Amino acid sequence: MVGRPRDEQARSLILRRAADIASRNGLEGLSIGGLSGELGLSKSGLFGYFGSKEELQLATVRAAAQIFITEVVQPALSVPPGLGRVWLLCDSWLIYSQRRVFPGGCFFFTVAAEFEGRPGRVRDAVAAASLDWRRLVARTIEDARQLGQLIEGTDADQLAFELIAFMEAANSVSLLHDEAGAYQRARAAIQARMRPLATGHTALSWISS
Amino acid sequence: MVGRPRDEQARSLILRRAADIASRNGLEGLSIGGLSGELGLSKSGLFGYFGSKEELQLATVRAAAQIFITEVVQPALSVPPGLGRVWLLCDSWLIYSQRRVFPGGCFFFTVAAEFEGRPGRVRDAVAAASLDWRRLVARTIEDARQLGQLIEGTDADQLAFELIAFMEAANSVSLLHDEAGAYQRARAAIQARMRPLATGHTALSWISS
DNA sequence: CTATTTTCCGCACGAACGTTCGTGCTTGCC
DNA sequence: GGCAAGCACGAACGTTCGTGCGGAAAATAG
Repeated sequence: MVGRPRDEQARSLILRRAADIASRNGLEGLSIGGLSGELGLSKSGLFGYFGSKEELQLATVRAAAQIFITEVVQPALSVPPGLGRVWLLCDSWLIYSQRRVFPGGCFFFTVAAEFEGRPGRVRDAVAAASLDWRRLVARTIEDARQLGQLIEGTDADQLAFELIAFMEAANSVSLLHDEAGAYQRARAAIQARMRPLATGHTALSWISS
Repeated sequence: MVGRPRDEQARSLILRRAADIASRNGLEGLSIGGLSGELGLSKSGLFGYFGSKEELQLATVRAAAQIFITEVVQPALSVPPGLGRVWLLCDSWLIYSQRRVFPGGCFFFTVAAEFEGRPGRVRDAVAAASLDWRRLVARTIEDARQLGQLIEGTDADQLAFELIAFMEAANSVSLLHDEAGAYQRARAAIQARMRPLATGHTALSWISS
């Protein structure tokens, strides 16, 4: 009845490598022949895992999202809601970018810039992931506000927009001019932006080392 | 001695269209066959203008830089140095992005993200253009400071980093989620960032309509 | 006018692309 | 042990990529 099962471990390895390549060359620059060559398996063998290039691209986006969650989101969830979590979310992102978890910097920054101009399912997946991230940051800020750790008038969406802007700028500058100081710039910008919004009794405690 | 002259007007038209395509699909997504087809001339005819794809890419970057200067830099130079010029520089950039002077948003944002991961002459050209822009913004801020319109401790490079971060984030968000409000977000962020730095007698005058 | 020079086109090349096909080989079921 | 299911492979498909070549059209020089 049933023949050989698909090697799920190999599939993970393929997608990990695919995400690495895409973070450098984009999801269009990712080629089935090149990827299979690097991994030492046949072109059609790898192709069989996905059935089409578009499906490979979509699977790569999902795999990268998983890594992103592990690397950025989960560390931040290890501390209680509030300003501390907001800061840790930003700092985890900067560390994730700076450590080059993907060799081309943040995977989603690269592919978002690549697909923002065209239509299609891949673009939709990337846009959805990006929106999830923006909402998570905004929600985390809003939680801190409702806990009384941010002054009342704080606009969570606006603040999220600005913090993400700093992070992505650091990613971009550090890659393009390999200027590691960009990450310190971003950290300074984030702290300077948040400091005047913090209510008195939390003013000194939310920043970790 | 001399035969038929190269049609310089055609060359400009080619590069204008090339920049449009590259702003959407990147400089690698730009293909000689596709470009020549759209313009109604032969592949080898277009090829003859540049001699190689890399040269076409470099020429496209130069042409896009010229458009960027006309569209963003020159409007800002029409007002005297100071905070007014800093603001106009930012606002011109946002208008340039928002008006879709290039259909894929800011040309340099797209190609910078595309090439930040790899080596080569095109990457160097893009990085140089990006650096020129960052230096121009920082320099314009520094001029305002030396004119006494910004408080003494202002770090021009840091401020330039932050303002550019806001602009690029607006470009990216508006394209990916076609959310036009991103530009208002950026304007609000820029003004909020600069307001506390302005010295008293210039506090109300630097923002135009 | 002819002669010369350079552009521009049609055509073809080799390489790489995504994709399909047919063939063994590995696996689980009877 | 034999059978059938299905994965991985090599080879080839048609298309598109960037790039070279030869000849026709065109514009200047004499």
